[in-house]
Amino acid sequence: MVSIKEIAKEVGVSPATVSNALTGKGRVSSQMIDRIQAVAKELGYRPSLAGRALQRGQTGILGLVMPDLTNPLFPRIAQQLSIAADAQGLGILIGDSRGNPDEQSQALHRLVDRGVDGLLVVPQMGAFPEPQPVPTAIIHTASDPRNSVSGDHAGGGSLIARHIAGLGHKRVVILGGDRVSEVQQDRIAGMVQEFATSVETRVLWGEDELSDLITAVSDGATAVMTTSDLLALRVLSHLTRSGFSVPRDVSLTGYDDLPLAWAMHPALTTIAQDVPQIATRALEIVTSLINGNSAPSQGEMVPMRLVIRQSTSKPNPRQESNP
Amino acid sequence: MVSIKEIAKEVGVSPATVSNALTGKGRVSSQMIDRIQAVAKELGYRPSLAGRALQRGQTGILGLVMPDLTNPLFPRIAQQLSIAADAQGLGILIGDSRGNPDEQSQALHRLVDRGVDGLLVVPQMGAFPEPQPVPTAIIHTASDPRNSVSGDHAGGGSLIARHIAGLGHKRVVILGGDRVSEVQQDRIAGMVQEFATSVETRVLWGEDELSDLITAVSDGATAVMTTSDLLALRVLSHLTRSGFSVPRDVSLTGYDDLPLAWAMHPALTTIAQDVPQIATRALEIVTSLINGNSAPSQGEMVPMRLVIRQSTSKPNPRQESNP
DNA sequence: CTGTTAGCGCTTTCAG
DNA sequence: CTGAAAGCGCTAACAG
Repeated sequence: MVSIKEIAKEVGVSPATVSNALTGKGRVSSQMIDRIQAVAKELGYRPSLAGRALQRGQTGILGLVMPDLTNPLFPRIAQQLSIAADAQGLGILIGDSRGNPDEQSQALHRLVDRGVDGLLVVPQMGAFPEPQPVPTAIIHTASDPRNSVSGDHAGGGSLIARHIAGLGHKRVVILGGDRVSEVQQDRIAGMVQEFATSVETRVLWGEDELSDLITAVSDGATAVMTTSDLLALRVLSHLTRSGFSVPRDVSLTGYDDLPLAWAMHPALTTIAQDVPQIATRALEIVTSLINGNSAPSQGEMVPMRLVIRQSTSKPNPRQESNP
Repeated sequence: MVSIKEIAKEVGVSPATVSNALTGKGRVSSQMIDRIQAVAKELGYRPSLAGRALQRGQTGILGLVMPDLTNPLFPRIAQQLSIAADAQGLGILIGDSRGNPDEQSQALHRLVDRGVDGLLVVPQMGAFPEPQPVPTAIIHTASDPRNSVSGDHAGGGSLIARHIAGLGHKRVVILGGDRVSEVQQDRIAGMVQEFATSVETRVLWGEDELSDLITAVSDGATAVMTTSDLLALRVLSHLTRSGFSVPRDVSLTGYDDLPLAWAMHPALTTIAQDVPQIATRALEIVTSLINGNSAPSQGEMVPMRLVIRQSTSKPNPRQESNP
């Protein structure tokens, strides 16, 4: 490993001057800078982040903690974050809370112990992370006041509900995956609120109530809305098995816009999060905090986008299948 | 930040002794160790990884580079790796090659510059990473001799082909996603080899040839095999649209065992990789290399597992739909 | 404009 | 068994 010292010796100046020349802190004649840079390149000098970290007390590393790395959004967030981060010379260290609050705080601790300069965390369902000694951005849901930035889950719910209402549906069933998830609650709240009294809605939760959902459709509901694309795919299976055709007999919507949404048939009408935007803002928040500025815009909400595909259409009149 | 020095002062010994006591390098009386540990805990001492890294020349951080963090396997690999890694006190820094060879080598460089002790890389399609100055484990495909550990893609192909052959299918169409992918080539090679001459096979590639696939099915193929679950979902869409029922008219298989495989209808027969095993082995290889030992078992192959669900069945005799 | 000195927190000889 | 000293690579403070 070629160090700043060797360059100094080679050029015949002091290490400090080399440092100054290389980091552009001024105070060095431009011809000296040139010479130093030349030698540095020639020797293949790479600054030691470890040395710098020790001196500056900053590692240039951010920690990313997600509830479950298996989360369908993780890849997209991680990708955007990693791109945005290394544009600023920052690295991303991953931590997995493994679907459990204890592990979440352990993951947080491990990262802090490693000396991360900041934290980006998508909280575990129902387990808000305790405050950490480094700047932290929380990516959660707008209804949580401690949130730093999030997609507008409720707004997305309204958006897609408006689409369904606009098609003329009067009876809809909403299926959530897990009651504990605030994100899903918000999505559903947005839908319900949008429908208000103009549309009759029934909310069901989880795999267990899938059969109730079929019953509800048999009883005349013309649209099924879910809180995730995967759930929608499940529903589609059951619907098909029970002889209902989508969207002819019943319209179906998802949420998230995963790759499977366009791969399935009929392609799924769903809501897309602007993940890059969310990731970028989260990063801006921590970096700003790290630089001692206050966070720009706490609790910011990034709008969702409605993606209309083939799984939704106007309701068709249907004869009752129950007496 | 409480340092080793403060503990030393508090206890009335030298920093060196504290270090020895805390890192268990022996050479310290056990009662002294107890006292030091007590004080350390009381003061809330956390060792500075930066200081240690500088001194030891090791950061305790591994770099993980994937071709595209959006890759469906990324979450599972990242998760397993992160769990296995921090069991050993190692951290995982992510790098994204963004689907392009140039970015791949840049990502590698960035991580090396950051001082990672080792690298885990899933190579970009058609772009094998140049050798790096730190121990590296390549997670690729067994047919590549530079590979360190991989799922047995060809073996998985054989496995699922055997299942199809066993059901009695005589004419099958195989659909790959991207010709450039060696992984997909291997999967298909495994299938083709297993069928040998006993089953008539036709290999198609990409979204463009989906219509040919339908034609082939119309012409009498009774099974469609794909190199990924997502592709299988696509195929299912087209098949259904063209009036074919799965598995009645035609059997369908995927590869990867993504969540969507069981969510779709009919649930997909597919091949599951033992991702934890692969991740663990990859980690063992780099850590072993880091510790100066040679890699245990280069080029290891982790067996795949056949997951039989409802998308495959015996072929049904069918009348030709073409004259 | 440049150099010297000092020290970030830790470990590792080498003496005591 | 314990301590003193040196140094990992870098930068900030203060001379010159």
